[in-house]
Formats: sequence, structure tokens, C-alpha cells
Amino acid sequence: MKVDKDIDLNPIEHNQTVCSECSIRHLTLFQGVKEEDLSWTSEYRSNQFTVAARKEILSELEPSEYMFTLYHGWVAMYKTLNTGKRQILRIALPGDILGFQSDLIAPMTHSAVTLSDVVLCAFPRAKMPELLRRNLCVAKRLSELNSRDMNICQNRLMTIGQQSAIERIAFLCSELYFRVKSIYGSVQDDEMFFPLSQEDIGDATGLTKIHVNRTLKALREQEFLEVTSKHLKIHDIEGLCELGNFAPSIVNVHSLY
Amino acid sequence: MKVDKDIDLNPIEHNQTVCSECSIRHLTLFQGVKEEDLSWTSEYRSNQFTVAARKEILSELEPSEYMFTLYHGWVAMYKTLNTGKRQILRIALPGDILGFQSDLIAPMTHSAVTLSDVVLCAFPRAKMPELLRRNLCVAKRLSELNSRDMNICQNRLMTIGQQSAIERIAFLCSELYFRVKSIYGSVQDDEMFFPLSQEDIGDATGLTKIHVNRTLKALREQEFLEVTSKHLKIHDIEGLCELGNFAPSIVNVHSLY
DNA sequence: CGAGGGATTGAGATTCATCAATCTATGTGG
DNA sequence: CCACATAGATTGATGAATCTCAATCCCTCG
Repeated sequence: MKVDKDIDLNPIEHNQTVCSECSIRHLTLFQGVKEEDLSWTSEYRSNQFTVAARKEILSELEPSEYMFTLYHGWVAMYKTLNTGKRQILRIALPGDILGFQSDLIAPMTHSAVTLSDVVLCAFPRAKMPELLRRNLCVAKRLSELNSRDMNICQNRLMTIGQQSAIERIAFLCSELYFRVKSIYGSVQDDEMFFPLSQEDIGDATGLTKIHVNRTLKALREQEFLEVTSKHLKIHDIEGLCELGNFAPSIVNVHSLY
Repeated sequence: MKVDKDIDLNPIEHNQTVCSECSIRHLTLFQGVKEEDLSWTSEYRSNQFTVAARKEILSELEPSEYMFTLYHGWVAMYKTLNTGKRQILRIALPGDILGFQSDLIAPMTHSAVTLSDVVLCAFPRAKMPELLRRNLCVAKRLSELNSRDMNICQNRLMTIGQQSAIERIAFLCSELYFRVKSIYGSVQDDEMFFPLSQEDIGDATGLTKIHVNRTLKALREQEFLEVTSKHLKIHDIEGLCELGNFAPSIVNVHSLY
């Protein structure tokens, strides 16, 4: 799928979401911030930006002025090999943090591309150390989100290293199904928005897009799921989890203390 | 390789290493603890334990009373699939933290097995929240170490998802070479202790031990490296890094602020 | 309505897994 | 100290999973 390498973030001029009225704050870095602290804490967030689908928002090896909270839409974090091959490391969904790394000013260790139109809340990196020192519950929440992402990353390692093509795709779809469910509370009729192309699925699972195509056909014929244009319909989520050896609990964020 | 599933940690009765005299403290969780804080901070560490090679020290799905700092030796962190297949998630080396996860009392998300005789510094989980609240530079260091591990995990995902057998093994050996080098400052004659069996290498790279054997033979014949019993000799580290597309900097720990 | 990008299908090549046998090093008990 | 047992390493033969190349189809969008 064609990716636009020019980073263009469009600042939202009017009607930016205010943190105190944010409907997904319980998913984000600011989850535990007390109401009375929210006004000064949210000063560390700068603009909200909109970005079109298939635009790069972070580039490996380049520094980035901001890190982001994904407010709306889907984003793929990935790395590119010298051969041009691409590995998708994780799919970010609303509430997720994009571009955090402990050396805040170093070049990015991975890239990020939007899979759909998205809205981002930007945090200037330069201000992060101060925020983390001043508001410990933000620092704590950051650890928790990182820990969840580590867990997901390790499970992905497991699935790519040890499972077959059909199992890997079953795992991926199960993971995304349960993550979407945990964000919105439910998945209407087990049908959901799913902006990954077959090539994206391949880059996430370590398969070629052609083999992904054949494998999706098998999953369709065995009545596990159907992937059509930007759309996933799950027929048998239990069977899918079993096939992919996926445990729904891994998508949960756990509290540090 | 046979693994002993019974966890048996042998407490060191005499001559335990005191944190203030620890020769690898600069690598550990206590790196940044000020001298004057070290006495109370180190109270949160309980016993040191010795464990023989090929013993399990953490078990997936079971809670663990302790988390550990690896003081001496090598440990493999891994997950097991319902099919019995095993994926090694990372190789822990001295200074590394074993068994941290943000939900401290939950069952472990992965197992750990010693690859050599090891010495562990144990931290009772129950005391961790208090430690992290009381000593912020420990909390900060924990984030930094976790961030480094995340970086290593993502690179491993990349190598397993996108590279060939010989590239994956080149990557693994490069990674371990540079990590050992960063711990001890140098690797004498490019020869080092290397307790992974061919089966371990396979479980770390998503290959069968038979294919690992053939691939090691190729690496030997192409004069990149030689792996003999518990021993790795590197002939051409630059070529190896290039082959595996390995960037030495990924093993570094970066400061959070 | 035409162009372009993704999806689909087929054929053939390649990599890696599986099965099976042998070899070698190490440690143990007699 | 030797014989044996055991586990890991090595090699060969075969087969399956997945990749690569190539062609065509189909949908969307301008």
C-alpha cells in the first residue's frame, strides 16, 4: 500500500478536545490524573492534529518533536530492514501512546504510519521529563501502558516464531478484536472496522501478501472470519482464539500498585 | 535440553554480596541510587540465591514470590505454546531484571530457565510498590531497563518475522556479543562463554535445532563464527552485523531524563 | 470510463521442517 | 578406570509450508 513519507500533521484550530472532557481519557496516559490536577497537567499536551490515512507520522532514524496519544483511528508501528522488508511491531488503537522511547531526544527506533484518518494529541518531547517528575501518576500510567505493550510484543514474538500462517493470522485478528472490544465495550455483531490491507497483515505476521490471501481464504472457508475491504467479520471468536492460541487477557492493562 | 521444572533456589548463607559493594551495580536497578540512600534502599532486596544450570526459576501461569536481578550467569526467558513449542523471548545477562511485570501479583506471563549456574538477587514482590514510590530513581531506572528490553524485543520481532535462518542466527550472536561486551567492557579475542544449545538457538530464532545445526555449519564455513560446547568464537563481527542487519546501539540503555 | 492499487489465482522454486540414523562428548555407577 | 547411558551434535533423505514470479480480476476514485 502506498505510504506518503512526508509527515504532515494538520493542527485542529477549533473545537479541540479538552482533556477534562475527553471520552477516552480512561484509556490514556492521563487516566489517573485527579480532576484538580488536570488543568495544569494537560498544559503538557500541545495541539491536536488530524492526519489522513497512509501518512507517515514518525520516521525511524529521525528525531521527532512530539510523542502522541492516539485519540481516534488506527496506526501501525513498524521497522524497515535494509532489504526493504517491513515488520509491523504493533497496531496502535485509541488511547495508545505513539513514539515514546526512554531516550526522548534520540532518533526514533521505529516508524509509524496511519492506517486510517486519525486524530492525535501531541506532547512535545522536551516537556516530558518535567511532566513525569511533576505528576507521578502519569509516570506510573506510562509504565503500565509500556508493560502492556511489552506483553503484546512478546506474544507476537511467540506467534511469529512458533505458529503456522493460519494460526498467526487467527492470533492477530483475535488480538485486534479483543482490543477493540476493550476500548468500545462491545463489538456490534462481531463486525468491525479493520483498515489493514492484506499486505499489512503480512507485514505484521511475517508472511507474504500472497500467502496471506490464501490463508484468509482458508479462514473464510472454515467459517472463522471474513476480511473484506476495511472490514472484519468474526464468525467464531472462540474457535479463532483456540486456533491462534490467543488468551484475551493479554490485552489488559494492569495496575502497577 | 532437559529442564528441571522444580524451582529450587539455594539461599547464600554467608558472604552475600552487599549492594554497596556490588561490582555490577551500575548495570542494575540500583544504578542511580545515592550512596546515602543505599542502605535503606537495599533493604528491599532480600536474599541472594544460587541456582544450578537448567533449572526453572519462574513459571508461566504461576505467581512468583520474587522478582530478581541476575547477578551472575545466563538465563532464558520463554513462553510455551499449547503444542509444547517454546519461544525464547530474551536472554538475560548480568544486571538484567527477571520477572518484572506491572501486575506484580498476577501469574507470570512467561517462564525463566537458567542456562548456566547463576546467582540471583531476590526482591520480594510485595515490597516493590513501596520501593518504587520511595525511591524514584529506582522507578526511573526500571523504566529505562524496560525500555531497552522493549527495543530488543522489537528487533527480535523484526529478525524473526523478516529474516532468513542465517540472518537470524547472525543477529542473535551479534546481539549477545555486544551485550556481553557492554557488560564486561571487552570480549577477549572475540571468544566468549555461550551456554545456549543448538535447540536453544532454535527456540530463540524460530527454527528447528536441525536447521540451526546446518546454519551454524554454514556460518562456520563462511568464517563468520564458530559455536562449540558452551563457547562462541567470533571471526568477523562486522560481517556478522551486516549479515544480520544488526545495529550495536540497540543494546544500550538510555536515560529517561 | 479509464487508471491504479489491491485482491485473487496458478505454477514452480526455495527454505525450512520432519523423520531417521549415526556420531560424539560427558558423566555415572560398578 | 572402564563400560555404559544419555544428551547433544551431525548428516541424509524426504516432504510440507511458504515464497516468488506472473497473470488476471475487481473495486474505487478521479
